[in-house]
Amino acid sequence: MIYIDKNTVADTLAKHLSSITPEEIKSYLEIPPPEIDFYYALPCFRLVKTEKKAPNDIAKELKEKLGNVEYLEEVQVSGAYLNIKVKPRFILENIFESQENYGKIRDIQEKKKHKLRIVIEYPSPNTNKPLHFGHIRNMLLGKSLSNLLSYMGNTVFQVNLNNDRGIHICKSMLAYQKWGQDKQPNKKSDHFVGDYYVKYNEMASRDSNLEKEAYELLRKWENGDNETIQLWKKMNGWALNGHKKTYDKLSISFDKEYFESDLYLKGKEIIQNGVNKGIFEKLEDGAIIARLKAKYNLDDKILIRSDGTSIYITQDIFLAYQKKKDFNFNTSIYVVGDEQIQHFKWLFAILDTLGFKGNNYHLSYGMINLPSGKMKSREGTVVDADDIIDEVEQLAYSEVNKRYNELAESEKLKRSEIIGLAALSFYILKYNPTKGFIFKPDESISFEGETGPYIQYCYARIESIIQKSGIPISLDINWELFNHDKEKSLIKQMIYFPEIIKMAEQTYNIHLIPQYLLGLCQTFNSFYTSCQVISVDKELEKARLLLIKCVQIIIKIGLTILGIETLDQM
RNA sequence: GGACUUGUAGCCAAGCAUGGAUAUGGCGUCGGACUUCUAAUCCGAAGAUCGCAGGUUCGAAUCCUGCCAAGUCCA
Repeated sequence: MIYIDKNTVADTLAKHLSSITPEEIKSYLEIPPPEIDFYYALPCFRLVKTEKKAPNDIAKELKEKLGNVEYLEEVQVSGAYLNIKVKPRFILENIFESQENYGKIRDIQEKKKHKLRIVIEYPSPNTNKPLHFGHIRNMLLGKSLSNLLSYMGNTVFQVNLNNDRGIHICKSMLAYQKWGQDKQPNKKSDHFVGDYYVKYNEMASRDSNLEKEAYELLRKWENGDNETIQLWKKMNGWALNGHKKTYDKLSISFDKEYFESDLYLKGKEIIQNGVNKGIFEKLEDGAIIARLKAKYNLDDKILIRSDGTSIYITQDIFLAYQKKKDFNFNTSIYVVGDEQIQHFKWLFAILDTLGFKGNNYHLSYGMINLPSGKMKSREGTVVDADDIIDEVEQLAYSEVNKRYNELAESEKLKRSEIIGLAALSFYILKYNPTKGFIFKPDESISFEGETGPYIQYCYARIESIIQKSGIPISLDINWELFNHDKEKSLIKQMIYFPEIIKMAEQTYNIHLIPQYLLGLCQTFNSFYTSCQVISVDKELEKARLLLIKCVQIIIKIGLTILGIETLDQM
């Protein structure tokens, strides 16, 4: 099998352009607009300086120099553009032979072992309340990025930092102490804990003494008061167990879980070493500060207060070293909302001044708001993760029920779970994560248009045709039969898939994958209505079966990375 | 006061890293397509001063500068 992609094309072109590298050619190559039936285009404007000719002439001469290339179907000059089309055979062979490995085919061909050890931290919740919609975005990003990086051959470690101590925890504890009457959870246990957090805030708005009491509880906790610790353990257990159920629902598991209660006093030693080496500065009042203005254009950051207590960032510095020790990573990714951008700039700058080895990356994402404004957990105006999952599944159930009323109940439930989660996941992952958005419960989750079920439907349609045909799929077809515009568009789309995956891996831009799948499936559905696969012309049927099988292979790879399951029927 | 992010049709987005062919989709609206492989689909129509103003360039949604608006963070 000869592997043909953008790099191959660039290499071929570079042989005829002495003054320019294949890498540069590759960066110049672009995808022509849809109405142009070519796969790659080289705009020759930018070669004018090195070739010292008019762009149109460069294109013309390049076409002549190329002559006949084995894997190229056609080369066309259009003004200053050199348009290139690859023979369909090479593309479909690449897909069909490599199957689920098609997305990383170049790495495999080149036997690349670029394997990195990557730690990815998410969703790092507080343990005084259930997970909410923001955590869903976080978890889906963290999970799919982990899948993508693993798929591409990296060793990925998923870790979670539980924020299980502090004043917010004590507030829930105080409310339970006062009004809980030693009750056991009568609902999902993290929701049960969360109710007391809401209760606290409700009561505290009327009684200002409560805050003092909460801080008193925090002081007791810090002093290791037995009764307080027991209560803390009990309520944290409920919260963590509840969270675990939500993780399970989304197929999320961790290689290691960290707890703030183990870390919050640590890190001072690292800071002190930094002072000794002259990296940080001790102020007159005893506080320790990192000067970051000159090198990083950041405000100076206090690391240890004048009373000797540490602040939040100190434990993060410690945890960075701890993770390094635990996993010996090359890259450490933090999936955390964009409100903490500043925090991570400081953290990474400080680690850099300390000579910390390893790349750090903050994968930030915009907040999800409600039409009524910000979600406020203290007021209980949040969309709980569990509730939204239930809701999409119920919605999916009614859609399944509408179509297949006679189906066994268990099958209906299975399908509605897969379809509901697909709708939710795809809705979140198709957008560029930097943008925040407003979630409108009634309108946002849909099963039509640019959605997860739309992609799944495509997959199921293909499966249905393959089953109905019954002809074994092979590469032994008549390659001259792909003449229809819709067939050509499909083949054109498919050659880009490995580039997209590679780009997503390098930039951590997961949304490239849903966006790509939408385009592919739109093309497929258009093909579907104008081209019949099952036919009296068995040669044509064989050719088209191979074509749609290749589409199906790509959909499967893409959805699997996104953590979305496929269905053979829907 | 400082820093960062966002601004693309009525609504939601893609494209911006690396400037390139008529700015790409979806929702909604209007009109059409199920005796034909699954209509969770498809086809067509209407709908855009790409926030505003300059600049760089043969060429700017994309790069630079200033401004406006929304959001976030820091003191």
